[in-house]
Amino acid sequence: MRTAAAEELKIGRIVEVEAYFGESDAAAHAFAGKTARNAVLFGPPGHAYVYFVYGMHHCLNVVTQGKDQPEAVLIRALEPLEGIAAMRRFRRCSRERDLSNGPAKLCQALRIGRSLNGADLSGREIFIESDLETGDGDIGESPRIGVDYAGEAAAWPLRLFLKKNLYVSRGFRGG
DNA sequence: CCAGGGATCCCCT
DNA sequence: GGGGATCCCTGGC
Repeated sequence: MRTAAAEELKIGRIVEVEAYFGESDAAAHAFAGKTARNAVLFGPPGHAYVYFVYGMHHCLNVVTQGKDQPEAVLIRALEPLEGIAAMRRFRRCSRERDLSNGPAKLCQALRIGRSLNGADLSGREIFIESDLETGDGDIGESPRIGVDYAGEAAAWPLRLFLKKNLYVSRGFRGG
């Protein structure tokens, strides 16, 4: 994933994600139907759904399906690859591994905010491409984080991560 | 290392 | 009016 926000290129490898289904998934923002907040989820795939939580944090999703199928993938962690000095300016932390090992941390480090809500993910501001260097043999799975309220959906193994990667979010490397 | 709690505000009911 | 797809700091062991 690349972003050019603030005119500084930053690149990271996506190492942890969570899938969210639409109106059948009690953990999904689309569960209660379309609202002003989640409207982007109901739009075309390949666009960014950026939402604001806890009064101070942003999280980035990739819209994955077509109209009226409001499914998305939450980007939960990145391995910083390029533009690390810029990331450190946007997000202060002592250890490099804390730069982007969480969904709100990576938005801070890459300066992703509500201005990118609805943005085309193959655009100039933000760009996602496939990672040819990552084999698929080391992928772990677990329930999603922070969705204990979601009934049986809380147990669905929809969190995927690279087992051996140091940048998977802190405290959740198991599964 | 782990558990607990506070911060902070937009959106939906 | 209430809660959240989180983070950070503190205190205890």
